[in-house]
Amino acid sequence: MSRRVVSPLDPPKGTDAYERIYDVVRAIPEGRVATYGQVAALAGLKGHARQVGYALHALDDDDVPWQRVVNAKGEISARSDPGSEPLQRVMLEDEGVVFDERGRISLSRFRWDP
DNA sequence: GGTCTGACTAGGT
DNA sequence: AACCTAGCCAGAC
Repeated sequence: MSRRVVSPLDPPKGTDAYERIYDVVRAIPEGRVATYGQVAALAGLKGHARQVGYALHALDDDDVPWQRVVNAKGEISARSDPGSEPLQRVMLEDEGVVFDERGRISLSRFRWDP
């Protein structure tokens, strides 16, 4: 698994937690989204939603559809690198995900229900 | 070890 | 529905 190393959000290289997170994200179908908390729970890391965010931040792997992970409000979370926010939106729209006028996704319509 | 930070969340106002 | 707060946890220094 390739990663980009970005302090202070470096992945814990000695654990497999991030690999489990990536596995879950890879399972999200095209055109659907999941929340950080949902991914954490499915990865066996219930309550570690922030870890999911860090894992995705550290990610540098085209295999992982990171754009399908959004926050509990159905919006794209702000991050240290603001450039990827509009990119995420475009990628999701290309998959058929619809944003409302406030830039939010209807989780009742697009949330992945595994 | 204490402190600070961050792609988070749930609950109260 | 928007805003605020406390709780959360692993890493870096």
